[in-house]
Amino acid sequence: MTEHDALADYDPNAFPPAAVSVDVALFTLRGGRLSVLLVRRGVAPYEGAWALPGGFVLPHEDLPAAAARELAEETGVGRFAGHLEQLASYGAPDRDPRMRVVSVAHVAVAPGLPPARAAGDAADARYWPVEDLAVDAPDDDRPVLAFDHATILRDAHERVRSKLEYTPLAAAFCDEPFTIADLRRVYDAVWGTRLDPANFQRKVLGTPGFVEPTEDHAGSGPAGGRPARLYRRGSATLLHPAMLRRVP
Amino acid sequence: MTEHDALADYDPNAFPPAAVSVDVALFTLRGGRLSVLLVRRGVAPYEGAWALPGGFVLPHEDLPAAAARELAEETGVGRFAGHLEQLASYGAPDRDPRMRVVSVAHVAVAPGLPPARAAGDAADARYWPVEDLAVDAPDDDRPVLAFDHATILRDAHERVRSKLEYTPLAAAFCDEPFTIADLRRVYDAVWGTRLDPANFQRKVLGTPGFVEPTEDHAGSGPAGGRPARLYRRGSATLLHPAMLRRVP
DNA sequence: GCAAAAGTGTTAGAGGTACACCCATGA
DNA sequence: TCATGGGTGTACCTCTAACACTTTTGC
Repeated sequence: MTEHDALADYDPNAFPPAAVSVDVALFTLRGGRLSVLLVRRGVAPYEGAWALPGGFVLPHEDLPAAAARELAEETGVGRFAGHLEQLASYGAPDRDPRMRVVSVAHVAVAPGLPPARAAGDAADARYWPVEDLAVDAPDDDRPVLAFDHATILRDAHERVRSKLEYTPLAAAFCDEPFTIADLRRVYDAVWGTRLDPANFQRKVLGTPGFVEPTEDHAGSGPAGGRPARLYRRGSATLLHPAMLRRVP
Repeated sequence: MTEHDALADYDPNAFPPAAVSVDVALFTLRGGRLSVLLVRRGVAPYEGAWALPGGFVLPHEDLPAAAARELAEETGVGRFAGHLEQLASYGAPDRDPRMRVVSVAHVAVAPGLPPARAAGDAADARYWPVEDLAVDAPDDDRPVLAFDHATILRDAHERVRSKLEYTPLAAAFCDEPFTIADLRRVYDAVWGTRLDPANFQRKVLGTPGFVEPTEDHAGSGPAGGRPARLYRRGSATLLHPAMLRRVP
């Protein structure tokens, strides 16, 4: 039986009720740490738990449009301008205790954003450092995540980690223009590494289309130092050669 | 607003009707060519067009279970035993002319299978070489694909191409036990390459967990030749180092 | 013996790591 | 002039492509 043949004798009122939603894991760098936007639920179920921002897909709305709309609502920005891509769909029959909900999860990346503000039924909204959410985080204040959002967040985190290797995604964390060191701090934050600045510099500049140089230089930091050249995002969508992550 | 808050005041009878389906791109090697299973539609819309096998997700069914069930129905096998993974979801509002359908597409890979048989409302079912389906295929007999299945198939093809690089997916195309040359023919068919047998041999055997040797040897081919050692799939899920595809 | 396919050896080059070293700025 | 961070030079290592060559079979 093909996907749509069953529709031929389908009675809309008898169709198993399923809802389609989008959830978004929005990553950014705050204070040098990889962080993700979460909202605290104000209603049951999982009242008081933290969740990825998301919501139902409107009748005539495309999936990426729904994700961008939810993000814009949550971040208070007029239009979400960062990187947005689909991650995967989560459809375990019991993932929502009330009804069948299939969620199309997305990953978003943006440079430093204004503090999140709670909206709608959310009791609170804030950025959480992802390492404070990991299962091995020692903090007893570690938030409880609603539904299967811990799974989604883990998958989203892994997607970002691996996409830094072979795409210029790291640049989506940086406001333009940015320095090579800004870019390196993204890799260090996401991978938990301390990449060699010298080799990193050569690798980035030796990868065509990763960054485009400008004529400007950044001011040197509070402790002095040579001013760094400023760059913009390049046109490449894939990195050749890749920024290989060390296998420990 | 979070994903589920809208449910608090949700009236099931008023909810925008959306259906969730699964579609599966099942790849296999037939006659040395990468091929995909398609079924010909026997009912409107797109009657007579070819489509990926698929169908609606049942009320208490997980997404991978739905995909495996559809595959088993289409291939006539009791239980689908090959590789199966989620690809992405496709939810453009107008992708189905009758109602809102969000399809969770999957990619499947299996060794040589029995000829497909039409079932349910399908008028026909067969394996198509993927190069005969490409947009630049010169053949006027190139089948018309229903819905957005040409897009799904293109994405699925690209997924398989890239997963050969860093996972042992190629072994899922081979009946066990298999030779290194069998594995190489998978790469050549999927990538359209002519990999060097000598270097390929070393790379596969030098990648821990890709294949496990057996004590047996295959009979030599019709034109003679030294009998090749036989192998089984290894335990690795990721290849280190990867089988790098040449960038032309 | 000859063709064919499996499998090994060898060399040259590309790309990565580590680390020494120079450059430009603030205090 | 010292500390700091940006940026370059260089030696060494690993991995790979290319291809010559050996091994083992069928005819």
